[in-house]
Amino acid sequence: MQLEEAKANFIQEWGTLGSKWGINRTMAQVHALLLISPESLSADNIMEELNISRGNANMNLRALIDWGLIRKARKPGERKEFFYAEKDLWKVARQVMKERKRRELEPLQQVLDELKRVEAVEPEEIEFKKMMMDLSEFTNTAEYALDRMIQSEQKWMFDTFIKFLGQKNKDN
Amino acid sequence: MQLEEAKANFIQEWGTLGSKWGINRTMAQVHALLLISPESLSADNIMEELNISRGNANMNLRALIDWGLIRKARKPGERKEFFYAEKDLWKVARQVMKERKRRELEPLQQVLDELKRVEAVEPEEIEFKKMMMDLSEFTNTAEYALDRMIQSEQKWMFDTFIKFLGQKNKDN
DNA sequence: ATGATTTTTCTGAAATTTCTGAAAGTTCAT
DNA sequence: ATGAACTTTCAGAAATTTCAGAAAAATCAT
Repeated sequence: MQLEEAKANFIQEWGTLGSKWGINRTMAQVHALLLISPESLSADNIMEELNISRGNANMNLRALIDWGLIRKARKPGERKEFFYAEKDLWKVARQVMKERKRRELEPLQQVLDELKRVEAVEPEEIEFKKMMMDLSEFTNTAEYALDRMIQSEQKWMFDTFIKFLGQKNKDN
Repeated sequence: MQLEEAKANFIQEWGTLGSKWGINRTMAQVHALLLISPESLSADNIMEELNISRGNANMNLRALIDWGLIRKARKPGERKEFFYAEKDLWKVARQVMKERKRRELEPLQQVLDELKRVEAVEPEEIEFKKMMMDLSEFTNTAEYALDRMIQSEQKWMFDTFIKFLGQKNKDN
């Protein structure tokens, strides 16, 4: 397979994957393109490579910066802005966890804290309240686990986690 | 807050969260409704509660069954089918991991295995190949970790994981 | 301060996804 | 075998998301 074909395939695949995770397809494609570029790219480069408009490119570059997945750079002598992606995938993973936690988990927890205050007398009320409390416990544990993963600096995080579970599961 | 209001809020919130994760909003709402119902519900119940059409209800119920998140039940004497959700949230989480792994991670790995075979001489080719190999390593580790989590039967999974990380991180 | 260059915003259009409702299909008691 | 009860399918409609392109704003060299 030639490089150009391989690049196109990867960009397409990453875009598809993104959309399955609620991420705008173009945003994921821009990210893919920057992940595989040795040099940082300008908005014009990206527009050309992906055949998208200036407005679209700008919007998605902005969103990627907002997610902390890419950064702006200036090239000496150039007036344009250039963009490059964080390429350490463990950092990328941690950054995504961090953002999703902030944007989704924390607001959910607030809502659950409200909802679990419902008065519970009827079976339906009791069931509802119990589920809210279970969810609350679940999200709290998940939050704590995420915090640990986000803080951890090493890629061995998962490796050791796996080894650990391997041992513990013998007790079952 | 009254139960009816609380239920509506929860269903709405779960739907919104779902759509941020690439899950059809109505599908998430049907799931939410079943999560908080002490009794199993018929398609008609669900249509009425959520104000959706029969076709829509049917489609999303099937999808939820397909994801392994709800099941059919028959009530004695009744001809209709009834539906109920798995309510153990740790089981739900594991089931979602299992399905996303199968549907998304495994296909990605296949693609990466192809792409990392690209010939690498030019800097751009070398960068590309390196990223494909990094991604491949990353997804393999993730797959292994997921398998462990999916197999694990206990909710203490995360708790102990956390404790473990807490210790290890002191070495940094 | 000026104007050339680049970035950002915004609106209507296009594309995609989701939904409805009716028709077709299935199941089951008789 | 029939038909009532229920489920599934599907084509067109509706809703939502994404996008292009032009206009506005910002930036920078002079």
